[in-house]
Amino acid sequence: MASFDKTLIAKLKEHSRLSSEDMAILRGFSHTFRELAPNEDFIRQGDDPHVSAVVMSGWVARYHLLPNGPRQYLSFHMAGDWPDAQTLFLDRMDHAVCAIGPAVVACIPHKEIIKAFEHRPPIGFAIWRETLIDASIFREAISNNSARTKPARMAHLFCELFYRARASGLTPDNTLDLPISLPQLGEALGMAIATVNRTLGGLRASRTMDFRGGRLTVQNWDKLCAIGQFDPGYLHLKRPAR
Amino acid sequence: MASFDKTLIAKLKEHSRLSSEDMAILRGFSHTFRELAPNEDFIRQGDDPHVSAVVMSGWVARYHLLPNGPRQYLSFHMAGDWPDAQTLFLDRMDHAVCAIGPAVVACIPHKEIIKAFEHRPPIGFAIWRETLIDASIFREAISNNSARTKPARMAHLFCELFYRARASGLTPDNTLDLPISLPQLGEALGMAIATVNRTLGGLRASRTMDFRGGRLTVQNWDKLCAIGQFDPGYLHLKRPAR
DNA sequence: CGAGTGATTGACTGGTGTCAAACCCTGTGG
DNA sequence: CCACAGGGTTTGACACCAGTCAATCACTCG
Repeated sequence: MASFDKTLIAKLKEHSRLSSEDMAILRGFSHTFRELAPNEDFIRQGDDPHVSAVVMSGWVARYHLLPNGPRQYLSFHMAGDWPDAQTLFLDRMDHAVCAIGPAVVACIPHKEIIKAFEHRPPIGFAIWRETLIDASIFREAISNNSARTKPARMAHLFCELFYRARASGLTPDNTLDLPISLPQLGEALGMAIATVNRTLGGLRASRTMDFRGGRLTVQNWDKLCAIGQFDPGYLHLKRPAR
Repeated sequence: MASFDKTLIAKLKEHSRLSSEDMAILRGFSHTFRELAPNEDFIRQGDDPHVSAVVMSGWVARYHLLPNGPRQYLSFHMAGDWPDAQTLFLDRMDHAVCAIGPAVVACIPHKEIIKAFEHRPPIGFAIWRETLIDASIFREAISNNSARTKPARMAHLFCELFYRARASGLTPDNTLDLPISLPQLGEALGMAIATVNRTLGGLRASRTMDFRGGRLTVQNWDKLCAIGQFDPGYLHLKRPAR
């Protein structure tokens, strides 16, 4: 089982400075692991969790459950991400979190995190910053799904996920395992399945990327970024990937 | 000039508990006022601000500047809101903030806020919570602009703004001054101006609300919420409005 | 009085959602 | 061991929403 060093701590260090004492505290967080089956919900809308989960392996996604039944996927999270640091200070979950493919998360009690925060403010600042970057990613998603053409929208999402994975050292080459189905892609990007598939075909034809069988292959990064109008500034990472 | 008591502090108390000592510290924040002309930018994309602004009167909006020239409005903020608490721990602004109509903001130095935070963690938690609620509003905007029909989308935005204003005690009756132009509405909701106008006409015809000349009038709140699928849970307010 | 911006409406067209069918693959149970 | 069900993928046909373009009017400001 991966340790916090290679996930949580590595992730926080992408944007924040941590003293060795801070890292020792983070490393010492008590936690329990939880294995998730594909599509298994980890937190539901309306829950009031008292633990916070860090992704250890696999992918996890946030989503809104819409009144008519379908979902709106809001963001995707990989090893090291802390998708529900958001829940630290919010009582009722306004969204749900589920696994995309098989995943493992580590659950840390809220109390412990807040205690660490009071003892060592820089830890709080780092986690706070993590939640602010999440917010920035949400903002980008608003623009992506509202203002960009369908091909740009899709290209941008793949750019973001690949870039973030790359920055976290999760992929050494130009591929990325991403067990997202086409219906899920549609529910993330606000487009019908038919359109998802046709747009995907268009990107394939442009020879910039390929996505099939849950695996993304980037063939021409620069051109893909141009199509998706991708500028990684909004990810606020200290050391850019690549 | 309005004081922090009726804006910042009242707003934080909508979702967080503050001791009298906390409030005294907040009240004592040094600050300078800045008056903004309609459409005047307060912060630009790429800036690295060392002060944080609280809205004292009027409206302020966040937006992304898109490569082709147009904007994507991300959120709207009224008196008491703290739109760039987001900037406390992020170096480069990934979005801009401008005034919608004439507005007044109070600028507080970052250093002072962080010092207060180290001295009294509950103040930090309250402000952190404020930024988390912002994030929740962003999430809702993703769903709104991605998954809802055009009429629902527009109704939802008006529901949110009216509800938030109401919760802040900014309007005693069923009207709200909201100097947003139709082009701006379009750039917020991801729809063309022509569609904005036609959709607005449809809502008028439903006799649930009217919006003209920068003034919103709510005629049938329940029906408007139904059209917009509006559920205020995501605003995480302790005492609901109405 | 002109320039600029916003509001409003009409006409046209293309993108995209909806519907439908077929195919592939996997897991399950008779 | 095979039949079947279910989900994902792919493709086609079709209709309609909504974006684009254009024209007009109202209003404000210099």
